[in-house]
Amino acid sequence: TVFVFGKVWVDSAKSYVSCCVIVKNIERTLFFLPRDKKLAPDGTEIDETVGFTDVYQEFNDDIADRYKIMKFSARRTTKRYAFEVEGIPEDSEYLEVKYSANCPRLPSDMVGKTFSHVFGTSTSSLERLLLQRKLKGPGWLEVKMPQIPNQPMSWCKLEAIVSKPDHITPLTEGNLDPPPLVVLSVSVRTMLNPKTHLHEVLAVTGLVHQDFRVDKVAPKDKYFQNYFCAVTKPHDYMFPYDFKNILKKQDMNVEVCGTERALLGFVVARLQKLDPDVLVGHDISTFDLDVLLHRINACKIPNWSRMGRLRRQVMPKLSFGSKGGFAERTATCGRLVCDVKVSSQELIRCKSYDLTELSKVILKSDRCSISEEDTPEMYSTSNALVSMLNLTLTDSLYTLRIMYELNVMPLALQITNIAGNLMARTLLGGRSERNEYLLLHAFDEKNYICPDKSFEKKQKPMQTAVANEDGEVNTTTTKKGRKKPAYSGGLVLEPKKGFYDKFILLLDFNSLYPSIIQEYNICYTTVNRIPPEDMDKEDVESWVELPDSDLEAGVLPVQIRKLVERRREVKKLMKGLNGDSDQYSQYDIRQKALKLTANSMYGCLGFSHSRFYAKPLAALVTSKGREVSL
DNA sequence: ATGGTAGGGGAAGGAT
DNA sequence: ATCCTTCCCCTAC
Repeated sequence: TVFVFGKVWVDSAKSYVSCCVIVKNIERTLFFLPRDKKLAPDGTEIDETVGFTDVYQEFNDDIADRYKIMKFSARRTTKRYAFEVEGIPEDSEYLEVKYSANCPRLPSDMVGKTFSHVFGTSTSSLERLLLQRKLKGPGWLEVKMPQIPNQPMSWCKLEAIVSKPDHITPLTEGNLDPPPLVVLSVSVRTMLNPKTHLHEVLAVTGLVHQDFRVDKVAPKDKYFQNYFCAVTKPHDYMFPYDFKNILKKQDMNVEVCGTERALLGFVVARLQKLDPDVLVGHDISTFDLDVLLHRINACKIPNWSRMGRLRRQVMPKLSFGSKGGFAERTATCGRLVCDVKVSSQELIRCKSYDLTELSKVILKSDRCSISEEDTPEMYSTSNALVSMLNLTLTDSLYTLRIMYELNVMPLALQITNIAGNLMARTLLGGRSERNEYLLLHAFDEKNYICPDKSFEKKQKPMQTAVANEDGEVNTTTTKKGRKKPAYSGGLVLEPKKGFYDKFILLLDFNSLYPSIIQEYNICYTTVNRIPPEDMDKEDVESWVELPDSDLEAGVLPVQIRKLVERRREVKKLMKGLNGDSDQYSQYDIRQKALKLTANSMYGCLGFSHSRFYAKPLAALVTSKGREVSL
């Protein structure tokens, strides 16, 4: 089951409301590669050829029973393969088996008497849905035969169940505008409890934009329509005696809460009422949401799952320590979390990514910050406390304006539509997953079996290992942090020292690595990545070779060409448009997204944790890069 | 869980 | 005191 969140126009309400489509019956899909010859129980080959009925029978008689798969369907199919598992033919027939995702998954390394490999065991329902229905990021969907659930599973205003994935289809025709979004900019003020060493919540502020448009230029003045501000006090403190009077006098709309629990309850109620599509904050993804969730848990706030859009009773196990864990991320499912710290790190270069520095660089505004240690002092006078709340609100405003200024949402939307991943994940940063989905879509479309996601356990280096005499333990990393290079990179020429007072000619390649991938047709499907005998597999540079020049264009070069061509088209459309118009800014963002995507393809080839890791391809690209630079 | 390598330069620390 | 290596941080592409 996959929950798809979105918005839908409701005529009676004359507005867009949140909706959730629950997609049922997304089946597991496995591909069994038949052996040439059957295997005896002792593992030796028997001189008996394998037919498809044999593979079917082994699944039916043996595997289905063992893994409690009561019902399945099977058929013969042809698939291509071009990845790192050795001994798989480029083209082959497979037995495709489909069964309910409610039944257990098979082990990924399973082999049988009649088959040598099985692919697709670890593929998630989400991935199958996105690939099968060719869903590429946010867009309008046609939902056929929606049914109303007996009991709601989400907090959305509208909810529907579809009984199979085929009932949802992305709409490609008609350029319908994206819906306006409800954006909530949140900032949280905390203090460290000296006894428990845990952060506790003292104040939360939020600014709300009710109809933020991802397809228009960012708001230049009307940044938000509504706000809230809630404050409580540390356990052993009092509010200043005239606090409420001062608030009334200054006409500030502040919810004064006696306890942290009341404050958190207020925040959850606000989320329920506003039902924001986007939560924006600074460091919100690794700090604010973590603290809120831990405190909501500690204070046993009812309806905690209002943080997100999925109804849930028990809170998942929260991780302790500094890292934001899995559970923390799922709590906001159905809403997009936009962390302007994360986005800034991707989009601009900066000395520091503090809110203070970002406000200075991006907004040319001086931010006043209050450290966590100084926060309790603010409860000594009403003026101090009021100014603390004003500064918290100002932080919310700066955060929101930074998001507008950097066009974070429109850019993330474009990138997601290009790569075909999840927008919530685009916003979290990390290029690898975007690239992974672009390639998944591309290879799936060409009838390739894609590499399975491996869930390798963390291999601790085990420094106790009996190292050789010369101590050459094959560690890939230096003691802390950075990795040793896995292959050689670009060429750097020695500068010719001296003072040049005539002319200096600057030559620049137009995206060197993407161009090389295109020109030399470097792809999984074209480059032989199995080393000749008695060659070291790791010493990639000694044996990788270019593909024959008459070979058909590979999937990777074709994808890069498409990105480059689309970018050229968009740039053409921009000519003659008014630079301030919505259309121009949209095109400009789109052209940036296409460039970013093309330029990040090479990096992911050499990224060892990537699902599409291919060191020989990366090494070949850099080696050609060195060659053309000479 | 969260693209790549090349290379300058400084701090730290060991060996001579 | 003077090398030399290693680690770390930063930047360039």
